[in-house]
Amino acid sequence: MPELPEVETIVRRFRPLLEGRRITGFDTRWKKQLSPSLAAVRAGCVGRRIVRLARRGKFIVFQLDPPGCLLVHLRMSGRFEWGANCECEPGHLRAIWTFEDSERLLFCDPRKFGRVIYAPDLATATGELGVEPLSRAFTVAKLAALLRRHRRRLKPLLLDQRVIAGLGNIYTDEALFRAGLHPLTASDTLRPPQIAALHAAIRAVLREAIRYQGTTFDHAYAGGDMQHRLAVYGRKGQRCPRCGAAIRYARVGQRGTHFCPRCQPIRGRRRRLVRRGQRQTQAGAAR
DNA sequence: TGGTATGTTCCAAA
DNA sequence: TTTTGGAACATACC
Repeated sequence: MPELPEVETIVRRFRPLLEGRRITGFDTRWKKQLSPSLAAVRAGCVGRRIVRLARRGKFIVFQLDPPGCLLVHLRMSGRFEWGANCECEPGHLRAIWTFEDSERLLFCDPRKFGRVIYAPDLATATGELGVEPLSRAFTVAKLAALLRRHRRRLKPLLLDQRVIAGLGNIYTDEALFRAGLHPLTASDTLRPPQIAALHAAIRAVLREAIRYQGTTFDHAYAGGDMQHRLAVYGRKGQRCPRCGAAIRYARVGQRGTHFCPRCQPIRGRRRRLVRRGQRQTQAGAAR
């Protein structure tokens, strides 16, 4: 469910509750979510104090003392709750942390896609992750280099967490709309003004979404207001707020993709990539 | 019943 | 080697 802005909002909400607290117990109802093992997670967090709650990409990061690192990924349906009882179905409760003052942190996750990971340090756990899009390291030049390094369609490239960490399906569609770029555009064909526009669009949409505390969808994530400010995501068939054309919906890399056919025209080498994609789809259907 | 879903990872094919 | 599609993970909702 959550992308960078939602995870950032959750981290800010839980930071005052968690920082400084010492973990006295950890229990799970779903061992498969734990990495590398229940024993490792329990040994890694019980008895340690949370010195800092942070975010890296879509991971919630508990920095511990004595030094260690606990990472939680909410994936599609995970959420945190604070207190004795969870608001979710009791059967959806997957993990419980208890603290020295008997307070509890609950991890609810109906679809069981979420993950709880222990690692000795952050670098070990997140070494594969790409650049933080709101960090100083994410410059126009950096984005230009990332786009040139591959010859991929923009949408799957932006969703790849090894390239940029934190973008998901909603904000990728919104950033491409703001930049006026078609999702199928080949990444190595963008010209400098388009790269600058994409860079600005990514940062602007993420900052705005954080300001509005993310996008409320269903039970998975509540409290955000960004859903009222989305231009294309989830608006198939509705009018583009910029030009009035009907918003289109297509599958790109197995993900539902929303775009304005007039504001996001196809240019460059996309034709070749589109044809290649169609051939592969036909081959898959024949199999 | 079937299609879809804010995410990631594996495999096979091109 | 790089890129892509499909399936898988497991559940809820329309």
